[in-house]
Formats: sequence, C-alpha cells, structure tokens
Amino acid sequence: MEQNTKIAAKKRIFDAAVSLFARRGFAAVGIREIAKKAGVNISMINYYFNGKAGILKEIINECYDKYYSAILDTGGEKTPLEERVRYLTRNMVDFFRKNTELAIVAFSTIPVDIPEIIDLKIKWIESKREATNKWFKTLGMDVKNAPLMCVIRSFLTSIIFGFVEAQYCCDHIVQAPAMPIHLQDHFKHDDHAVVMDDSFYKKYVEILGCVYLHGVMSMSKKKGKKRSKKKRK
Amino acid sequence: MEQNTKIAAKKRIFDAAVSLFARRGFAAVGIREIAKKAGVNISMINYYFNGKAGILKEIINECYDKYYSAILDTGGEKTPLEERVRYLTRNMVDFFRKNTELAIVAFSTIPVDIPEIIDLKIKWIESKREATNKWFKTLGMDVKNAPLMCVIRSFLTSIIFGFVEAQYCCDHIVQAPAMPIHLQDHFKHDDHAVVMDDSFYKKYVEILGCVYLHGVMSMSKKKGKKRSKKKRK
DNA sequence: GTTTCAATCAAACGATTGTTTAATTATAAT
DNA sequence: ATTATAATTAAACAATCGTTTGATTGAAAC
Repeated sequence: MEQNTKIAAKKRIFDAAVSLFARRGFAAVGIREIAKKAGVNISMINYYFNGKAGILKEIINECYDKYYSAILDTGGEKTPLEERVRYLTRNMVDFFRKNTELAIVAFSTIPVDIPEIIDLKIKWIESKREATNKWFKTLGMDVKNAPLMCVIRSFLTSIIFGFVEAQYCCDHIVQAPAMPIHLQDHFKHDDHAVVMDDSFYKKYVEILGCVYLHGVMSMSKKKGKKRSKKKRK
Repeated sequence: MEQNTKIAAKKRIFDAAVSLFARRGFAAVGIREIAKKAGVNISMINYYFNGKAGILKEIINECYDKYYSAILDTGGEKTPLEERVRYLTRNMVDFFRKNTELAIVAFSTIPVDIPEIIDLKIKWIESKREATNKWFKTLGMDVKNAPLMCVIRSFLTSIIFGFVEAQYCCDHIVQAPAMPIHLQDHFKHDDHAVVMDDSFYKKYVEILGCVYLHGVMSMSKKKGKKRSKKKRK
C-alpha cells in the first residue's frame, strides 16, 4: 500500500468525522456513518484511530495546536498596542473561519464518559496558561483579579466562536438541502442575507478589534495610571 | 391521582432530563437513564412529553421565555444609559446563573434530525428580533450595519454564556466524583480556585458592564455625534 | 358499589451501537 | 518466486436505543 493511499484513507476518515461531528455532535454520529462518508470499512476507525474516541483526540490536538498558535501570535512588542490588538483579532477570526468545523467539534465536545479526552483538553489549557497571561499583562490586566480575568480571558474567543458557530449552523444546518424549505426563508433579511466574504470579515475584524480595545482598556492598569494623576488632589 | 403527584412525576422527568442533557448532551443521554433518575417508568417519557424530543421542546420554550424576559428588560428610558447597561448585564448574568443547565441545553443543542425543534428555535429568535433591535438603537447602533451587528448582537450572551458554561463544566464534570482525582487538581489556582459567590458576581457584573459600555460606545452613533463636532473644520 | 379516565408498568419490537475477531487482500521485503 | 507486514473486509457480539402496545393500577365520577 502506497503511503499516499494510506494517508488518504486515514485523512478521509478524519475529515468525514470532523464534518459530521460539527453538524450533528460527537455522540449523535456513529462510526458506520463516518466510514460510509469516508468510503472505508467500519473497522478502519479502530485500525487507524483505535476507535471513535481516537478521532476526537486527534481533532482536539490539531485544533488546539492551531488555536494556540493563533492566539499567541500577538505581533512584536515594539508595535503599538492598537495594531497588536487588530493583528490578534485578525489571527483569531482567520483561525475560526479556516477551521470552523474543527473548532466546533473541539470546543463544543465534552465527552464525560471519556476522561482521557477531558484530561487532554485540560492539559492543553493549562500548558498555555502562562503564555496567554503574558498577553493580558501587556494589556495592563491584573491577572490575579479573578472576576476581571473571567471577563477578559475568553473575550475574543467567546465572541468570534459564538458568531462563527451560529453562521455555520445557519449555512450548513438550517440552509442544508434536507431542511424543509420554509425554514430556509427565515434568513433573507438583515445580517443573515449578507455575503460574508473577505470584505465583510475585514470590517468585522476592525469593529471587533475596536470594541475589544476600548472595552478592555477601560479596565487596564495602563490607562488607569493616566487617570490616577487627575484624581490626586 | 392527585394533581400534585402528577405534576411531580412530569417535573421530575423534566428536571432529570435538564440535568443529564446539560452534562452529557441530548444525543448521549437515553430515556432509560432519564426515567431512572426521575424514578419513573420509561413509558412516562412518551406519556408526558410524547417522546424525547418533546422534553427538549419544553426546555427550549422555558429557557427562551426566561432569556428574552431578561434581555428585554433594560430599565426605564429615562434612566441614564450607564445604569441601563449595568441593569441589563445583571439581568443576564442572573438569568444564566439561575438557569445554567436549562441554558446549556437550550443554547447548545441543535438536533439536526428534528426540524421542528430547529423551527421552534428560529421562531423564537425571529419573533424577538425587532424588540432586541430597539435596545441596540438605544445604544446608538446602526442595526443595518451587518458586521457591526454581528459583533454587538450576541456580545453579552456570548461572553456570559461562555463563562457560565465553562464553570459548569469545571464544577459538575471535571470536579464530579466520577472523574479521576488527578484531573481535579488542575483547578487549584487562579480564577479557578475562587469562590464564585454573590460578591464575586457583583464584581463580574460591574466589570462586564463597563467593558460592554466602553467597547460598544466606541461604535455608537451617539458618541459619534460628539466627535463629529470636533472634526468639522 | 360500578364505570370511566388517567397514570404507570413491563414486554416487545426493529433498529442501531462500538468493539472484536478472523479471514482476505494488497503491498513490501527478501 | 516466497514470506512478512499492512490494509481491508465481513461477521459476530453484547449492549443499547426510542417507540409502541396491552395490561395493570390508581383515582375520579356517578
């Protein structure tokens, strides 16, 4: 068996699983459906991934690797903060756009029955904790301030992921051919009818970056220092 | 059969389902498990709810009813905007805290195989669209600006829900007795070790309200008017 | 008391589930 | 060519799934 074809079968399974899990959820998709979509026999799931959970493990590893690459790339320290915020926002939006299904699966699946997956996720998050804290300190955040960090830490991820997931739902589930036509008419107005091309996302990134900057800087010690001068009487 | 006991059986099923669905997901939880937890026979699911999907339908209706009550209660029009933002933020945080499991199930479950549920959700969202737009106009948002509205529309919900869901996961899944002990040690520092009591949430609301106000007002036509005066030469 | 209606139960049904196993086929190495 | 290894297949397994059905029990109405 040529390496190319070997890789192809494994990859086909992976891609089929990502797509199906994203639309339907991990628990609702069976290995027979994945195998059928990938054009392989069901035993291949076990052979290549050691079972269904193994697919999920690889999804999580690939997604988190890409995710943390995106969020930890915040530009040069000499760059003005405004530009860095914009740069980061763009990185993250790009990440979620390019890896929508991967992210939906990895971020939304919490398989309680499979502790090793929970373990894996926790390890990823913990291993990147200090690195992400560095960025928040750059923003002037007090990382020991618990309620503050609960707002700020996943700010961009929550907003972008929430939006991208909703769009995915709209495009691939509600608008999917299998869905009754009358439901598809619901999205023919306002932001739902907008062509979300690169131009749209450029504006989205600008706006979000601005909201993030202004919102977060209202909590920043860096900005707070400026104010403290005025308050001293 | 007394009405009290009748209500009790149906409610026990509902509550058991909410709890199980929140932890494990709709597709992963079977009716036998729900019936066992509720202390009834499995046929009761069909009797009271016309099947598993019926439970989900009632969960969605109850949750969305409460959710929209919360987000549409934005205080009096005579009240200063700052206070209204704080008021709304508190409403929403309270809603998600009090109805965590309900919200997780209703917001996270997208049963592709059950178009009537998709339909129901869409109807809820569409029926409240104009009412929610009113608030955004109050904020000075241009509701026709698609990328702007894609940032602003679900801003608070994304952040609060994301946070509350993560805490639920931490408290009820990772920290659950069935989870191997070594995983539970991961959350003994920083914001994860904080007692999230009313005092914590009071600060959380303050901070989030402030971030929201400053972030959103950076995009507001109301604030924009003030600046336009200075720009005129 | 009897009859009717509501609530509950257990059994059955056809279908599906992920994992395992042994056989077969394809490919690589000699 | 033969042998060894990798990839693939089909069958089997034990378990589970949600819905349906008819029987039984409990409560209300008369």
